[in-house]
Amino acid sequence: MTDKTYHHGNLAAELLQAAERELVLNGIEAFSLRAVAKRAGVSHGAPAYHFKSARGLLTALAATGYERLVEAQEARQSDAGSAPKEQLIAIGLGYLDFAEANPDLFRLMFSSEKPDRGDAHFDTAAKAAFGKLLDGVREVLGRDPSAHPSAMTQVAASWAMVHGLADLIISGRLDGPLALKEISGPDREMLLSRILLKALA
Amino acid sequence: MTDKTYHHGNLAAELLQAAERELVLNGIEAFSLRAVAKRAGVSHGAPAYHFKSARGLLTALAATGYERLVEAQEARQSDAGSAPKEQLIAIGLGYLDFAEANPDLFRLMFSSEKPDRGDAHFDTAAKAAFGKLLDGVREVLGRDPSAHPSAMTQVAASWAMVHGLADLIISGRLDGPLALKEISGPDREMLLSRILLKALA
DNA sequence: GACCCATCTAGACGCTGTCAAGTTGCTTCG
DNA sequence: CGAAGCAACTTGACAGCGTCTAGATGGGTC
Repeated sequence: MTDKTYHHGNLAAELLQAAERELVLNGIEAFSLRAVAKRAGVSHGAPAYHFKSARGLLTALAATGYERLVEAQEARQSDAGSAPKEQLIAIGLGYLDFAEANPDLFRLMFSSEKPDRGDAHFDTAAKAAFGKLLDGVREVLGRDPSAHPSAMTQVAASWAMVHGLADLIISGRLDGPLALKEISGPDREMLLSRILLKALA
Repeated sequence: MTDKTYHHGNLAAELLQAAERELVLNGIEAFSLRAVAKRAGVSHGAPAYHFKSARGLLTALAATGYERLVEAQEARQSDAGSAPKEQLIAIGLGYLDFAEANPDLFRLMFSSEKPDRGDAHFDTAAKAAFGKLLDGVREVLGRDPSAHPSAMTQVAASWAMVHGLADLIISGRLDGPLALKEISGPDREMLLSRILLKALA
């Protein structure tokens, strides 16, 4: 891959890939645009041509994150039963899967001010991810949250629970209380599902 | 105040104050140690003497954050009824109060890798804040979460809910769905309490 | 075969955090 | 009472950062 046509190439895609690798290695706070350029084998000024600034690159990266978040959720959904509540739990577990697999990207998407939330790509991708949760709650309640405030309150509660759980897990704050690192497989799934269920009901 | 004894002074405290002001004005990602020094009226190298690095200063600031978090919770508790469940809700609402009043500090404390979590002051302050939640759940369940895994699961669920709600609120992500900015006073309190109650039960 | 323009390079700018060395002036002790 | 010592701060240097501007490069098109 990376068949260097020397001058032209798919540099934009390679830069995104390099940026994510840097994010994983150095964390979001030590992220450096010049390090990304070096990793991609181009000059330090090259990224500015495709993404106009560091902010632009991180915005694009975050946008792809939302798309992959939805993919993680759909993977869980296809493994789950068809009952609405099972599907909603699957959406929540997919959210957790994504956060645990990509903690820094997750932070970039949700807890950073570096991405430009006004960016069109970012916005549509983020809205699509939110829509996934909306659909899940609608199927459970049998009402469209967009039209029923009480159902929307349920969406907020579900989101808060799954999001808070994800954030606490990736920051290691439940390692002590729950010893979450020492359990795995079905036990772990059961524990997380049980917590999620308290709010997704 | 700031009675400059010219040479000696309470620079450490003033730097913390200046740092928080900078945090509020510029956000955590544009935080600059030199700007803090300038705001405090000292040279750019001065902070290093009291806090050995930028990380050290932010760690100290975050530690005071946890202490103020507990104060916000206790303020809510003294305004609430004495029933265990009311007290637990108050602890949650205090958590939200603090996050909304100090969003950047909240982010620094919970969603940043800049503070050194191994620092003694930070650790004890953070543990004290966690203890507040622990106490609240113990009173509701009548069992010590430290000794009963199922009660600790309840602590995790409560924390996840209130933390996730706080994070979504300060990032403005519930503004659209809940129109949270357009309601206030008792209506708002009721709505938030109702969401919290789904998990603190 | 020459031009054009998307793509990338190279250098300069002011900013950043950190470090080492020097200065200041209170305090304490001979 | 004066000198010495030391905590508290200043100053300057350094490498690395993001961004901007000007220039080089070379494939595609007429």
